[in-house]
Amino acid sequence: MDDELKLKSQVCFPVYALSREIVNVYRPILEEIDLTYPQYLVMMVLWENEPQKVNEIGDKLNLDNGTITPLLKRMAAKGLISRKRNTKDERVVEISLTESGKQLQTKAAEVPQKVVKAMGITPEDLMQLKDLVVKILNRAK
Amino acid sequence: MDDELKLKSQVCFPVYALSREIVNVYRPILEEIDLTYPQYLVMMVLWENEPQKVNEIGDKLNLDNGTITPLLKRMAAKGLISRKRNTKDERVVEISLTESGKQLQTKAAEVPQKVVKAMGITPEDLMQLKDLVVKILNRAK
DNA sequence: TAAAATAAAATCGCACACGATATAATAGCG
DNA sequence: CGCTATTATATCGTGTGCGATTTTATTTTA
Repeated sequence: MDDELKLKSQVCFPVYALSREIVNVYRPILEEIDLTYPQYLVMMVLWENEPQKVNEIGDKLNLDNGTITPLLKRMAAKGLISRKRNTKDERVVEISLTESGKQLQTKAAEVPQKVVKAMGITPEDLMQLKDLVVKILNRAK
Repeated sequence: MDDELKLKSQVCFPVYALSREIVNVYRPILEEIDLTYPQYLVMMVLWENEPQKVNEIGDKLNLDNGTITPLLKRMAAKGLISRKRNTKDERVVEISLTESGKQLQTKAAEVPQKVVKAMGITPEDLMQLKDLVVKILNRAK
């Protein structure tokens, strides 16, 4: 059989597997603060700067609006964020944090350390991985 | 704001983004042979060795049976694979390739080159990425 | 300025992904 | 030998992801 068609020789499969593994590591840790991984990413984007438009958030996370719209709606239903139409341009929806969403940041502060610990890998490997992945991501787009 | 809670300083987000980017690169290429990325992975597992039990396939792809069972059913509905209960042990379902599934391998032979080309990255970077990711994956589990 | 083009969100349909639970069959053990 | 534990799949519910289409609002252009 063509070696190229073997799972072991594929690069893409390990990346796909690692990505799911990462989400699985986050799951129990984020469950304690009632967030999923994509929801946590949205919160990080908003903790950094707010309000932001729906598409600004989607662009930062590389998420299509078929994904981001229902994601934000679930987060609004949980009371983490609020959605307001921009009065100047009625097409735009501005996403802000609620008081509850702001307060969650304190609890979330422990997440990164917990994740590194749960993954059981060295910060050096993590940094090397990040640099390489970012390099490839930039070239791939 | 705590630097650790910034998207840019997170390692996990680039991996998650790259994984989705990879699937997006595969999508149009696999569309030509009417496969999704997870379906393509299953085919690779079966082209290498056949028949295999449901869980053998799931273990190789790190997929839960809540994922793998419906995935295999969709593939059976497409006529790519067949599902037979093992007569010795009626709990086991053996997955085999149909004639159509076997023949697909020829068409799939071009997929790896097409993907490398579409991603626009060097084989060296790819290999380096793979080694690093595999190393981390092994430690993380 | 009215019609066409564009832009921002939302909606729809389908395919994962996974935890939790259910179901059925076999294995193991007293 | 029957009863319990285990094993292999299947099922269910929820939450992504994404392409395609739709809706509404704004901008451009003839």
